[in-house]
Amino acid sequence: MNLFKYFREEIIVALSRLNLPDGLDTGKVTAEPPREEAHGDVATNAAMVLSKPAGMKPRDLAEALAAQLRTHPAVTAVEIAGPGFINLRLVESFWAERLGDILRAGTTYGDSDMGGQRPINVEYVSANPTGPMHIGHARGAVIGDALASLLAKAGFAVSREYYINDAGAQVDVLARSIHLRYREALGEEIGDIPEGLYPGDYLKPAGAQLVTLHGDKYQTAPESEWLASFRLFAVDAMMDMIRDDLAALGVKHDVFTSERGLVESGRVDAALEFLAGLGQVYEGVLEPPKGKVLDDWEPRPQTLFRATAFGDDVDRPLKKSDGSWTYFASDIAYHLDKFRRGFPEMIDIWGADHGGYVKRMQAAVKAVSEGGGALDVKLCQMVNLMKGGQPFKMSKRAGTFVTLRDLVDQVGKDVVRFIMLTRKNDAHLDFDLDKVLEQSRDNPVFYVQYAHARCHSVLRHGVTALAGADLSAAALAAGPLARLTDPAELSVIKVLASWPRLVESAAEAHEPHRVAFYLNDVAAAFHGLWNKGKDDTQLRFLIEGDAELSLARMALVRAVADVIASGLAVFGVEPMEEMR
RNA sequence: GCGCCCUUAGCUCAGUUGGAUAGAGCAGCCGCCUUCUAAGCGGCAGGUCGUUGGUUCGAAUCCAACAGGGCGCGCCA
Repeated sequence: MNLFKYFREEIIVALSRLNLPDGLDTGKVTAEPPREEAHGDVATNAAMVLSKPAGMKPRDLAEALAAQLRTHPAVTAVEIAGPGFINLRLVESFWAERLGDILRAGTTYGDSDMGGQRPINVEYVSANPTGPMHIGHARGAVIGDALASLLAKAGFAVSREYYINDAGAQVDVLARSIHLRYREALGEEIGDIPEGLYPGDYLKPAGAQLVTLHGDKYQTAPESEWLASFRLFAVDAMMDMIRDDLAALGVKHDVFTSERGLVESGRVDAALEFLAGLGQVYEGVLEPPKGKVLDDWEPRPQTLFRATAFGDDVDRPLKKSDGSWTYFASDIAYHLDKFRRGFPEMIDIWGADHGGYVKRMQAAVKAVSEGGGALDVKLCQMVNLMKGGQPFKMSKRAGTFVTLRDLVDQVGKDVVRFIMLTRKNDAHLDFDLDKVLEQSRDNPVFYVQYAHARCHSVLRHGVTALAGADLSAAALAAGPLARLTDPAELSVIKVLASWPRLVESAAEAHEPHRVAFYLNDVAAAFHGLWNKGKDDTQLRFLIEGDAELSLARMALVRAVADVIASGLAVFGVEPMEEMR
């Protein structure tokens, strides 16, 4: 239950009982947590946004609405404040009920039906199949994966997809690079890897495998005899490696789509024919880009997409001079494919260096879906690797790692995942190899995990202290929750009870990082309550001689653990029950 | 030259889709362990929300212009 959504509905009901003009637009009415806790639990702007259309002074409208709201059984006080805010204070039993909700739901707390199981497509990673994944890929992978989980939690039917760019010139380069490794595996002295080929050692095993498959059959054969089959083999080998890397990071996809597959099955031709049928393809000559010197610029006719008709700055080429499709053309086909598979809503996660590509892709989606589809692109900024507060220079020669796999091996997948989500996608992120393993307040992974572990520590003590008591979630939910009356306890419950709202707003904004900040808030609230027990022994969780109160507090502690676990589940991070 | 992103405390960053007196952490200063993990907590101090206009009951948030930083700019993906 998103309690703010609930009270917004209640406010609109209350409004309908007032003598207001018919057809009043209540779309701008909000019910939100007030910034200041002292202002109450729920604040609404209704009187301010409706005063003009209702032809009333904000104050008068507020008085009338407040009178209605005072009759709500969960409302204990209504105040009018500032320019016309109405602040609601809720009865304590309302919060006890929310605590019960949490315990009954466990880690499914926060699940929402906001999405109504509407399909939504999230494409992420889509790293070129030419080598192992690097740190930069990891951020997009984690953001995409967590966003997909978040949307699923918010009630969308999510498809997680990976687009394999296996059709361009780069995979020919890959095939040639592997051919060289193949010759090397046959005993040839290959010397330095020539400029323009992929030098990485990771290609050696593939070369060796090709020897077991083919012997020396292609050692001196002309490229035309082996290129296609080596390319296929190489892409498969690289995708196996990437899938392993993704698995190490705990990232999963439902659908892998091959660009080459789209091209060879004629779906790119078909898509572009379709686009042409809509009148959005023409032969034309582009102006040279201004302000940028291109020495080899020659005006020439090209096959262009009329992207300017859909908000782009210039029309975009679809064919290369050799007649083959550009990457953009096959990407159009891929997005049309997604749309036709039933995804009017699509999200792509890209690196920030592809920012210049966003408008044209959105234009293409608009065109090809004939206005029925929408694409949101989340751009991921760079990750700066740090160590001990200093930039960490990666160097293969020095043996300092470069790959995602090495990073995961060094700090663990959960740490990588959590840290990648502690910043907005479009902000630079410092990833400090030392700090992320520190057990301190400024390491958010630790801080949140520690709160969860602390909860479990208390629960373990509760098992002993309350020997014989049933500490299952169901029993705790049915327990004497009304005993939780201290403001410090209630404020923790209030933080927990705001989780459903946070899930919905983060999902709506496509911003999984908000979950990280929320978890930090939950952890802080819990650590704070814990320490209050140091000053005031009456606030400790286990109170000797008052089993009832202790049970109620066990319920609160378990609910904190549940909500943290619920949030970490969105991130694909395992909650820890002990920190040792 | 054009487009997109960014600019909030000394540092790193949030800011609930336009709300009330702009918030955290770190660094600094002052406190809190005979106690369920002090691996933590509380307090003090710290601000022209890049600048200037505009929109309205109300702007860090929306619009315009400008400044600074980043990314990109016809057949790479």
